Amino acid sequence: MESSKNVTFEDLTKRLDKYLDKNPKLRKSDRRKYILQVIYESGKHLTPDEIYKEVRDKDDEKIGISTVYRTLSFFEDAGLVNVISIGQDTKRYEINSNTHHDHMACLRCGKIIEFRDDDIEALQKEIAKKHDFKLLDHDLTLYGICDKCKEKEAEHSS
Amino acid sequence: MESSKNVTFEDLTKRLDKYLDKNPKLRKSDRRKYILQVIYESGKHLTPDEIYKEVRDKDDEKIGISTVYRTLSFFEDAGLVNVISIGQDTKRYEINSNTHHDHMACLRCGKIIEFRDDDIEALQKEIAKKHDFKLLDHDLTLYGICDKCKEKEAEHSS
DNA sequence: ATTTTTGCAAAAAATTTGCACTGTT
DNA sequence: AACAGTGCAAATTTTTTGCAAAAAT
Repeated sequence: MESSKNVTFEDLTKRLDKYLDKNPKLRKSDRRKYILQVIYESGKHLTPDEIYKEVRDKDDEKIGISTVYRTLSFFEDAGLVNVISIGQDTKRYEINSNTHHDHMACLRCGKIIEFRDDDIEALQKEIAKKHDFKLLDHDLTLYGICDKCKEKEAEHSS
Repeated sequence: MESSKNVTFEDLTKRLDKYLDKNPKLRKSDRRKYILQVIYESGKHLTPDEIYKEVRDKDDEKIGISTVYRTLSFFEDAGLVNVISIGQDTKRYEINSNTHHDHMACLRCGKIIEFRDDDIEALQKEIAKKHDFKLLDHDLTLYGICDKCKEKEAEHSS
């Protein structure tokens, strides 16, 4: 339930269509649909390589890794996905649900928990204002140890 | 004045020495001193490649790019530097001054402005607590357009 | 029919590794 | 002398690009 499907796939498709309407040269393709679906259905934050393997294996579709990269930047331009870089890890992509959230990353098990806090958002706006900086976006990740892993560590140190 | 030398090089050297004392197998080498100095004196956020070229060109020292990578992870372990990944850019390294700060990145000119806000820090702790998450670290980057670039854009649209 | 999108292979970047040699302890 | 640290070249991994074929308009 924390798996963050705060958009339906139909919504996403609509957003994609709208973007394509605004950019008549761009086309809707199967690959683009598949890739969007894979990211959507995983409900997680995937690396380009993970997405590639998912598409290649799941449906027995032919696909090239370059298509994944190209499609991901396409989706970024379209505002359908967000990039996140958690620590030293490779870049990962998630569905941009337009309901902004930040991340909490467990350094033990790698779990990524999403959260949102309006007070923090408000403070950021204030800070930007103070610096005369036009705030367009932001990225906040908390690093630490999640409840489960904390428990485990407590057990072992008994 | 925003160029963030909130540590002296002597402090850094002391911290390095302390770390080496605690880890008797590790050694202090010229390369490590040079690299630390380069990052320190730049006062900026450098990529491994930038650091490599700096060391190679400035002093006419021989150095391999692999040494830079190895030294950077060494420094990370020692807590002397921090990694930051701004948007799509490659990873960059900065001196860990222990005076924590967050970043504001201008999407036009690439300038990185540092700031710090205790209220935000406090809120993060609260959130972590709410999720029963042991907060160890965090990363906050604001993306937008800096004052200078804003001015420029205003001029052009007259 | 035209032009975008794709897969493939090859290229370019970014990072890591093996190994003989150098430098530190 | 022992062994950690280094440069170099080669290997991996990650990302980008050129191009002919396939798919979408």
